[in-house]
Amino acid sequence: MLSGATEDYLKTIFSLTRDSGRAGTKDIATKLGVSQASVTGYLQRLAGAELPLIDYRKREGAALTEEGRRKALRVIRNHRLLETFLHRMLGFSWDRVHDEACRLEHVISAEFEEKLDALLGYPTHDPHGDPIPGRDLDMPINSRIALAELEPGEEAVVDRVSDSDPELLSYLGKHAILPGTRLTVKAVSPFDRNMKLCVEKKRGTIVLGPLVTRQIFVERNA
Amino acid sequence: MLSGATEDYLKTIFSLTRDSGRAGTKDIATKLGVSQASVTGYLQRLAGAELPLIDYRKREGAALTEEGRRKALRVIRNHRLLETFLHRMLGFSWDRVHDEACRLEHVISAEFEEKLDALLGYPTHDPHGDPIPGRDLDMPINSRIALAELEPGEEAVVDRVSDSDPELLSYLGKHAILPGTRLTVKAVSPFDRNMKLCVEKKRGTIVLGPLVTRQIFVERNA
DNA sequence: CAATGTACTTAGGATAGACTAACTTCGCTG
DNA sequence: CAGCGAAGTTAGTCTATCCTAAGTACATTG
Ligand SMILES: [Mn+2]
Ligand SMILES: [Mn+2]
Ligand SMILES: [Mn+2]
Ligand SMILES: [Mn+2]
Repeated sequence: MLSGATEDYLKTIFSLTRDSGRAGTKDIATKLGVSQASVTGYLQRLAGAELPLIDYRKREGAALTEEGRRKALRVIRNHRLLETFLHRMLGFSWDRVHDEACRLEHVISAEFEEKLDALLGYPTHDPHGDPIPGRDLDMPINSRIALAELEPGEEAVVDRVSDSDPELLSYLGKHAILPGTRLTVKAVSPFDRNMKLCVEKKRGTIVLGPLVTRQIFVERNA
Repeated sequence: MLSGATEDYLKTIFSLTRDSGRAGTKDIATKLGVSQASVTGYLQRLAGAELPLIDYRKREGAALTEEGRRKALRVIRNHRLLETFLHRMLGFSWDRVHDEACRLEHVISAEFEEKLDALLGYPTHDPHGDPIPGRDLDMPINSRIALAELEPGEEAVVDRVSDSDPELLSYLGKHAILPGTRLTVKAVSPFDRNMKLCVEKKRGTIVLGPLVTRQIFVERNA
């Protein structure tokens, strides 16, 4: 069995290799909150195992092997199922589910995973709008269009929100900006890129800076 | 924060000190599945901490301090709430809940504990009939009367069943012997102490040996 | 009361995972 | 092209938790 530490490394490498093909030591260290030296050591060990979970090249960072990818997706599936459970059944607010799920994801059995999936009605997305890999571990692509990219006049529906910052989630939750929320871009100020938005249902407007609008991903038009 | 290992030591010492006042190295080692040497070392460390969780005396074993007792009860509460959840909401059979709960119990937050308690409707007993310590951590006494102690002709209701052996639980489950089941002792054979029982509802009889009847605890008469 | 067996402890060591301090690489810039 | 800084690596440690092998203590018993 994999340790919790290994599973968190795999998850992190998975998410960092979505964009760039490889995950760098520094970025992994930052995401996991450990030192760069620790990461170097850990990557070397993971790559040197019998059935390696990652492909590591000195000074070029790490990528997942096929086996590593499967393991990563399993953990991500657990994580998102758990987040969904915590939010929907236990009533955790969406900014409190991440840490709890990040601990639980390493200790639940396959039986737990299956039964939870069934209890929740086979959900396809977690509370932040991220897709939940299916039992076969394939995962739909989610939106890569940041709200920040839209022009004045465009309409969009929130697809997902970055779940890494609880403060941000809490803030957005208060303003009813969550997956499914319809938005209209009223104006974008030059230089600072502040965006004035009309939020449907809330029937109000809000101004968000680029640090925020880059963390919100949308489907255009819809 | 306490490690999972420490929490399992505390739980084990708690249960072993119910009968005898102190828990011996050997018994702890057996229950936890580690070597005696490991236990000695661990106890020494626990007892030598700033705020010690146990009182350890060379060659006399360990007992919990007041602080250790509180910590142990918290873990036991988590364990039993989780078992109840696994059984009632996820549909785990009662012989599969223990191991899962023993891993989960160390990673759930106080918030999770509270919300789970509420979701379950503040249950007082786990699927095996063991009492769940309340939020204030006091725990009702449970039955100490083993079915094996009853005489022919006596009637009783099952209060709880030892949850340590999944095989036993599975067997008893198949024969509808679980908390709440009413039993009548039809006969006890001499020498081997086999017990012929009438199981209510099942409307049938079953013969159980002493290895089994010593693991079932009952309320007389009821 | 000496022999013995069981419970217990000590000594020495392994492994996982993390840290700091001190290099090394290497692309970029002046 | 020399030098700088960021990213990465190495070396040396540390703690938690476990192990095996080799003793020690003590109650029991012949
Ligand atoms: Mn995690
Ligand atoms: Mn999420
Ligand atoms: Mn446990
Ligand atoms: Mn139980």
